[in-house]
Amino acid sequence: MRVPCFECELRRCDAFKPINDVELAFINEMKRDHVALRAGAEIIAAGTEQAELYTLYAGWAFRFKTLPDGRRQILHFVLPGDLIGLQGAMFEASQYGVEALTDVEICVLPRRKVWSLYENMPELAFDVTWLGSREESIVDENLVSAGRRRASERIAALIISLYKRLNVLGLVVNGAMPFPLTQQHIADALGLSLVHTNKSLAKLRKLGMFAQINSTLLLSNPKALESLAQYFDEETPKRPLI
Amino acid sequence: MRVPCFECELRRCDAFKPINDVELAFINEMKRDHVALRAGAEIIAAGTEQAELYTLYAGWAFRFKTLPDGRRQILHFVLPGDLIGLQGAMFEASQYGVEALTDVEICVLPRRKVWSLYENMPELAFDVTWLGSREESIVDENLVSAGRRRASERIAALIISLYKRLNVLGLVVNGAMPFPLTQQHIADALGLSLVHTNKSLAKLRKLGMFAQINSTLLLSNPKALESLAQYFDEETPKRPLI
DNA sequence: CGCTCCCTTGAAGCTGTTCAAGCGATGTGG
DNA sequence: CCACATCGCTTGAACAGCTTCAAGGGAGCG
Repeated sequence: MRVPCFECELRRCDAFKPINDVELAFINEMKRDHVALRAGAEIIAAGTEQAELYTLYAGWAFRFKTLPDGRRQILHFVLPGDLIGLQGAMFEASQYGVEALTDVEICVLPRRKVWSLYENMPELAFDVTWLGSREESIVDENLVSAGRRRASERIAALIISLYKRLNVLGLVVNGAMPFPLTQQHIADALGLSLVHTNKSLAKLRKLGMFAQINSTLLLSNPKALESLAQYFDEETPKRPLI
Repeated sequence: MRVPCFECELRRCDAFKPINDVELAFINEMKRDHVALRAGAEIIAAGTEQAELYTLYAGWAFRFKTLPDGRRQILHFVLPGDLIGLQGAMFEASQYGVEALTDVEICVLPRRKVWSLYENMPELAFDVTWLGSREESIVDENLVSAGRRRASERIAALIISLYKRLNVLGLVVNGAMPFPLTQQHIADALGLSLVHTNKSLAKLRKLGMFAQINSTLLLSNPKALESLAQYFDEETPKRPLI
């Protein structure tokens, strides 16, 4: 199961910026394990001391917070190449949980070694900060959705943002993107009820904004969705991978 | 106007973790300027190339995004000791704006020098990442509010979180905290209309949750607000200051 | 004195929630 | 192999929370 970083499939993707051999060797040294988990598995449990940092190697996950009375808010969706658990590595216990949305594979980076990265590999340390900032910018945009967009705009914004993130990863083929979210996930991410999410989705489908077959979503006209959502952020062409 | 970091008033506060002389000298070397701005001034303009990173020395600010049609979402409020513009320092242009809410004083750290910090001062580099993660955790909680709490719960959550942040800074005296927000700011931060914000505020006041005099807010019973909001996160006792 | 800014209040109406019920696909144990 | 449970999606109907529209009032300032 172990995948050496030298043979990392993910890194071949254009989305990631090139890396030199020393840094790659260092990352390979840091990587303690490569773990496969089933959909629904808990990657990080809320409120627990957290020893590890992860990179999502394959599959989808999501980060969420739950109120004591059970209401759940999904904070953002995690796609391949994204870091998992940075906040948890900074503070004692993480305030949030992370759950596998599909079957996933994750690279395990022990928390202690992350510190050695700051001491020895400033470029990579900077990359960690960069990835943290990028994650925040995604949460920012979700907050704009929940706070200021109406239901169908929220859905449009979610879809177009996932589309752009998947696109740079090379996961969109002819406007078709993988889409494993249930309507409950969408509702929890956007601050909507399940019923209203269903009706708004149906409305957008009837408008011809997209089509869904099984777990793929077909986007004929991304620009239309973009302007419906008023979502114009672009993914950076080159990003770090740790 | 220039304040050497050795004489930093802010750093005397217990909230900040101790620092050694070498690091302090380095920060002092990094600090290019100390600027005072009036309430309403633009600290960072959305969509522009951004050369600087700032630390808020005194006063309040807020970070926000605006949709093309004018709807505005406040992402989080910036209090003394918080970093301003980290995302902007990572990417080419910042997606958001930052505005002074009250008169403010800010320390100016040139973007280039931030990189030298990663090369020379790993501990401080780690602190930058830490501060970024903490900012994200605040945005997380705001997203939970906008997505899953009802109007008066949102207001309660906002007030209690500001209370806790101000408290560790020593800015709460006998349950009285500075509160310079207008109802429009609150509405924009919580994803509510101005009218409904006003009515929900009045309701909470009548319930005896707090009282307002001029720009001060009196909290007799923080615990009551806390459980109304279902907001139980605690501020870390010791945080870095750069 | 008049302007602006912020707060306040009432009323009407819409967007989204909650409750309720049903359907098809998938999976499982008897 | 069928009965049964589960899961995700769908739809209708009633209701509520919040928005929008409208108007007015008080404090501060030039």
